[in-house]
Amino acid sequence: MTIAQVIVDVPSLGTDKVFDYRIPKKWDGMIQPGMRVAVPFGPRSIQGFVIRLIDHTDIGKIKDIIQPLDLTPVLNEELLQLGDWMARETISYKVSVFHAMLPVAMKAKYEKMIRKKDDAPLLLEELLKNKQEISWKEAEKRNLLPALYKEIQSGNAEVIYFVKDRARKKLKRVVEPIVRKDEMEEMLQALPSNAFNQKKLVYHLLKSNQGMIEAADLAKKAEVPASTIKALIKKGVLSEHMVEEYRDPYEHKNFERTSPLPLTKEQQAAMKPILHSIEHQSHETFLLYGVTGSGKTEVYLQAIQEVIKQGKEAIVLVPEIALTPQMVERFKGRFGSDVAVLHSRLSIGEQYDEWRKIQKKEVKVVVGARSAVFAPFEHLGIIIIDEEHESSYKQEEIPRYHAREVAIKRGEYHRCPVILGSATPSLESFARAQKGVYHLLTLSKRMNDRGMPPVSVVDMREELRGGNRSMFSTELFEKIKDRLQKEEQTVLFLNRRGHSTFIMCRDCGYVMQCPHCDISMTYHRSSSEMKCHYCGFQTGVPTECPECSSNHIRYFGMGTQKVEEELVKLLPEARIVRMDVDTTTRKGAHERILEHFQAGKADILLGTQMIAKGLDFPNITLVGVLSADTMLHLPDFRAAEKTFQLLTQVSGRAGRHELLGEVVVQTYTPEHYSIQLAAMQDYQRFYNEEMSMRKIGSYPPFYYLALVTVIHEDLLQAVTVTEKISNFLKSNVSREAILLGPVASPIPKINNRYRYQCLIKYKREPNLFSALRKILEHYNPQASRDGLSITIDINPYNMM
DNA sequence: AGCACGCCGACT
DNA sequence: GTCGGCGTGCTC
Repeated sequence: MTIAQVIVDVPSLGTDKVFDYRIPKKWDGMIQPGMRVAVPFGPRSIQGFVIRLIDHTDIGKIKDIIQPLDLTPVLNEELLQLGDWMARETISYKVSVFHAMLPVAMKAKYEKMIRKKDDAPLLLEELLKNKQEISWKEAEKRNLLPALYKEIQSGNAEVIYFVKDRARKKLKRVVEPIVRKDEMEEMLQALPSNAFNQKKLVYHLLKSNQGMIEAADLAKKAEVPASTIKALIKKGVLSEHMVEEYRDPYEHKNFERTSPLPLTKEQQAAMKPILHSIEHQSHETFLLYGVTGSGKTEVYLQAIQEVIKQGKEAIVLVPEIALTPQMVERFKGRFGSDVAVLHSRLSIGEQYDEWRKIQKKEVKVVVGARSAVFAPFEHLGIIIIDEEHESSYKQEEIPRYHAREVAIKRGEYHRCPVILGSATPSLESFARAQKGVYHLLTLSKRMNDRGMPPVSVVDMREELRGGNRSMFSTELFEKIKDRLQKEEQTVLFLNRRGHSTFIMCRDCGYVMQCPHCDISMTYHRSSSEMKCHYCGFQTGVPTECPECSSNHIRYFGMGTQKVEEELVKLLPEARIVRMDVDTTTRKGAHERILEHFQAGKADILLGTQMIAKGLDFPNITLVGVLSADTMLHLPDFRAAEKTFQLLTQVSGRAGRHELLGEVVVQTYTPEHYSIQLAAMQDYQRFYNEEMSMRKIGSYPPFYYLALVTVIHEDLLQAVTVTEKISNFLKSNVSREAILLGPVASPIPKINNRYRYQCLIKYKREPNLFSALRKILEHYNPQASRDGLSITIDINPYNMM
């Protein structure tokens, strides 16, 4: 007897373990580890992942697997193992981890039906309108449930549960001639003279030597209606069947093939150890630290080429917002149809198809966002993480994994190199490189031998003192006007969307807050409404102060919308495009805006985060950062690092080609080292400064972090539970660990629920993870009963 | 997570 | 007496 050990699709503490199921005879030998199966679970049937086959179990009551949901495993041995490790490291459930590894299309949907029994009486017939069954949802909608309940109880009907697989393959209808040519010739003669279209089609088949073709295409080519094709199928001239088709998101794009470029001395020096690692099949993590424009991508491309030559595969991770067509083009241009692309802007079906190309070994390279690190390659030869410092590599939902750590784990398994590339490496990575954990490779020169553009830092306090109350300093404004005149392009960067961040009464200082969250509400001009960005609450814009009835209400803090308005007012002749979440939600909007700008149809590109990456247009000669400090004052120990990285990146947008570029940075804190050193493009000094700050604060990379957040609608409950957790942890970690808390979370209330935190800073704590699991177990009853929620984030990036 | 089971109060 | 509210515990 073969037994399958199954991880069941129920993300909860009590079910985070294997369940044993008998494999029915008819599936014997077909069901393998890594496959999805449908299994009975209590009264329901649900999806599960087979993780192991065994031939004996001590479990008394054991049920049969209903059926397999895959023909071949969707998780291989490596990924199953990786899942174990990830669940441990991130303190999450195995199912959650498995789902994170697979395209969403593989997450099952469940459906409940009520089915009539054969000998059921007439009343039920009416309820079901002569049908055998009805979906639970519809019965609910039509208010039939009470009546049907009775029928179920009296045994006239039963509830059945379905596992619905969402992984739909797209099919297309193809036809193929199945008779010899001479037979067709004969037929041409024999057809009645009024069968004009059939003759035309047979003639076309003969002449074009037609092989297999999509039915619709054939009709078009032969210029006959679809019915003619049907007629010939009936007559046995053509055979018809359905074949699987891939949804290709880049179907109508042609990618120009490129060949390897000659490498600079520095690039060659960087290539050497990478090639060594590839050839000797030894795992090593490289930190490729190269200034913007130093040609990191060419190093990636040539390393991948070597990997392909060895018959192996490559994964390239790119931050989600950097996955533009230009980026894809660079890889498709070099490796053509050997490339699959994976990111969240593809439809569920497209994601599934790209994933299947990988699984079926039809591609050698995958370029994708975070989750592409799980690409099911079996002979990985290299993993590349571009812009490795990007925080989007950390998943903010369960399982809270970091793609960098997963990549290194996979690199160890496959004994292949992992390359982390950045112009502004994360402190964690650079520190590891300094310690020799990673192998540091440096590209210090830009390929075009052009220095970085000069950066001038403008003190906005001075501007204010000088009487300039606008959001543009005199220097920046003059420079924008100058570019307009020269017909060169300007990029303006502001890391805040919307219109105004908050509104305040000038008489009494009242600031409008969300009634459900501890956060000020944001004014949205387009909908003319106040919105809470955390719970979605909306309300009208007050015309007078609710506290003192004054009508002196002022809008504070500027967003991209407001800047756009100002620009239109000040420079009516300028053509402006705005790019932020609000203007790029529609599919393809992102590309359209960039193409528009690239074609020179706009003078000024105004945007948030998303314009900081990848823009490489020759006519950009001015970059303005409107407010460098928006990020700097966030309650986040990485604030300085993020500011430095962003400023460096944005500056890199200017003067990448023949024309010289310059950068203007506006700030209220020009003396801050992250702004000063970003202006000087001095990463090394920034690293040293920031490292000493981190050391003083006992933050990464000197300490690891674990963040426990307790959420409850009752403030007192939230505090006491956090306190108990803190005390429990204190007695379970060594003296070297530092415990902070309980403290209120940076946003103490969201959606009427209070948030308290406990932060653990530690170096080596072998017992910490098991202690954290114990906490979850202990509070599990209260969590399901009382709305208490406890989240654990190992190495958090978002402290909120 | 969902679902059944079982116990208690409120009403036909 | 029965309906339905929710607290409790289990799912191979």
